[in-house]
Amino acid sequence: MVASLHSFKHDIFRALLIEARKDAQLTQVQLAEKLNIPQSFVSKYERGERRLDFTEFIEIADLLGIDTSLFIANYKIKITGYLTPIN
Amino acid sequence: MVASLHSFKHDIFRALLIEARKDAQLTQVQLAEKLNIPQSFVSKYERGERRLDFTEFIEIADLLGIDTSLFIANYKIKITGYLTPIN
DNA sequence: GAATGATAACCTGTTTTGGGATATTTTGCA
DNA sequence: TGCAAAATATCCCAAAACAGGTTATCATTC
Repeated sequence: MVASLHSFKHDIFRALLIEARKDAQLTQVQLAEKLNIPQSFVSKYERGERRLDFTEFIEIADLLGIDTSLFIANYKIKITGYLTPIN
Repeated sequence: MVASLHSFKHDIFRALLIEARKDAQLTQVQLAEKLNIPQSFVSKYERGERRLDFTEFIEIADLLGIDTSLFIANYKIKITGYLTPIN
């Protein structure tokens, strides 16, 4: 493990985040304002220049109206090709 | 936002992770072996010396048999005092 | 109370980050 | 089509976080 910034998994993760922001009809600037962070921060994590830890992800997910269960299910499907059992 | 390593949120997050590892009956060494990382890595993230990004969390959660939906629900409850609507 | 097991702390060179400023790209409309 | 405005990416670099093997400390058991 030890996530390398530019792994396949991160690519999937970032794509899902970008999609979620667009679904929420927010620009990076608008999202940044809601989060009280600079726009470059949003740009960075969307491009994989900076990682998001768990707590940050939850915070952003809430603001974007992301259903985390669904989000994670989609993430796992895209990662593995199928839905991982249990979780 | 911008998660400070030793925030209240991280404290909750780490406590849940430690609890999950113990529920899974694994020592840090055993978990580390499964993840192919040093024990000090596990120790670090459990003590908040190192953050876990989203992809790492999912990987660990899978190994620990964590139900991520439940985990996140618990996290949110402990963070806010109540369950956040939608997500 | 010694051995074993489990976790924390150390050390230090390397990598990541923060965020304001600036550049580049994209969009949309006259 | 041409351009202004909007949106996003890139720069910069000091400061902070990380990696991971090694060692120390704490806990458990007999």
